[in-house]
Amino acid sequence: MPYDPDMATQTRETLTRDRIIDAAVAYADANGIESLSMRKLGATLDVEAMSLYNHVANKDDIYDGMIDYVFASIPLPEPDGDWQNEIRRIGIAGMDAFTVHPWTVTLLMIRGNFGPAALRFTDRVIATLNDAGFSDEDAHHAWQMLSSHTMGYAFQQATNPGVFHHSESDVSLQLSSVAAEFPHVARLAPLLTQCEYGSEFAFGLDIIVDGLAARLN
Amino acid sequence: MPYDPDMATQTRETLTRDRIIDAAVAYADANGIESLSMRKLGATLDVEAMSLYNHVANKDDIYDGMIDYVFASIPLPEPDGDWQNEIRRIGIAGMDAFTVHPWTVTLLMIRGNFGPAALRFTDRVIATLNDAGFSDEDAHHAWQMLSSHTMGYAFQQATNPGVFHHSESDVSLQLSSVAAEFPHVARLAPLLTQCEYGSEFAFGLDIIVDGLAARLN
DNA sequence: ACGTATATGTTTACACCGTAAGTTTACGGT
DNA sequence: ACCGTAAACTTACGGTGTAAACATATACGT
Repeated sequence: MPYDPDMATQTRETLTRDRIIDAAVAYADANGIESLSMRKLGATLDVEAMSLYNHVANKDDIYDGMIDYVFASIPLPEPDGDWQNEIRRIGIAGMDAFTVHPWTVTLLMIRGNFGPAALRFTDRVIATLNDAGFSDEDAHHAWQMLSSHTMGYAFQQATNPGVFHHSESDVSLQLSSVAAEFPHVARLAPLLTQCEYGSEFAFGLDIIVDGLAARLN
Repeated sequence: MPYDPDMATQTRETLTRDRIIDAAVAYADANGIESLSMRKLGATLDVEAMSLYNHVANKDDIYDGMIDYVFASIPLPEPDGDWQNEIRRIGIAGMDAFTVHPWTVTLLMIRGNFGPAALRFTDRVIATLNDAGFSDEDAHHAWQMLSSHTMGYAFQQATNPGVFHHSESDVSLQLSSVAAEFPHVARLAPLLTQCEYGSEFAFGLDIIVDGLAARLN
């Protein structure tokens, strides 16, 4: 109880901001971001909550680190001269990262997204658009559109799985009342709940890239 | 202190789920959703926190009510036979509502969005798409795209204002280091931070509607 | 070799949160 | 007059982020 020296720096390796953020990512992947607390995160590292503050400013700092962890994990394709292809591949790579770590969108809502890896990612996209011939203003429009589409899809992906499973028992009851009053929603319900987000996202991405290309001239 | 009968049901009107949700909306509009607590919400109604539970299941129930409040506030246009116009007007009306109540996106992330008013809104959009000739599957794709774009824009609108104002003091320092390492982001920073979301959103909406129309044949 | 500063952990404490449980008051119907 | 019920209040519990004080173990200047 008083303090066990064997437990200190010999047997277990010392804490690090990176180790903390890795553990936070793993915890959020497994248990959801809303369940993450300093005490629980400390427990996964065999450490008290307050020890984390030696390496991290506060919980928001952990959030920022987690966001940048995700952006750093997005592979950027080699430039190949075809900007439409590049934009599509970057978009899909980003979407993949958001799919692996669904809590990212929630964090972005709370914290914004301008850590170094996020800036690097953004810079790459805007550079590609500029090289393609977009003016600064048009590149800005395109960026907003692409990120909206990506965030929106990730947003729905993170949200939708539970839509019709809130209570899990009155699903059929809820569905039948829906069917009576909102027939179109009811008819599309199977599609809305159990769809393949990968192809959906790519479908929309194609439309956007085509539309942007048409306005390039 | 013990209990003032004059304060009971005579002078002040009795609590109601609707009154609670109205107050919650007003509070979130004024102070932000993250600051809303049962105790503070009770205080704005001159009531203790626990009294709210006589009319509301729990805090999530209040969240659900707030979400549906926003969807109910979206005016739906009269059908005029031009589905592209209708979709654009519905999209802009939805975006307007999200702009007035920026916390809506945050709540949708936590709670999903299938209260009665949200279902009515969704049903209207899908009906319009069906009448325009879209198959169920294509209508579903179009719905996903439109809602992604709308949610994504609302998301960024709710997020962005604070991007470069996190510490407010080292903005210039942050910007200069950004300029060195991420020149494209730095060049577009003014556009990214102080843009007109209304026209941006409509710009993207046009591209999407055009792209959907092109695939209708 | 010996203080001493620094780094890194622990412990305690505080204000706040959502809400379960129990209590008090006032109103409407008998 | 009484009594059930609705709707308020009070208290209490376990959880949260984190400030402050404390303990120990390592690194370094002498």
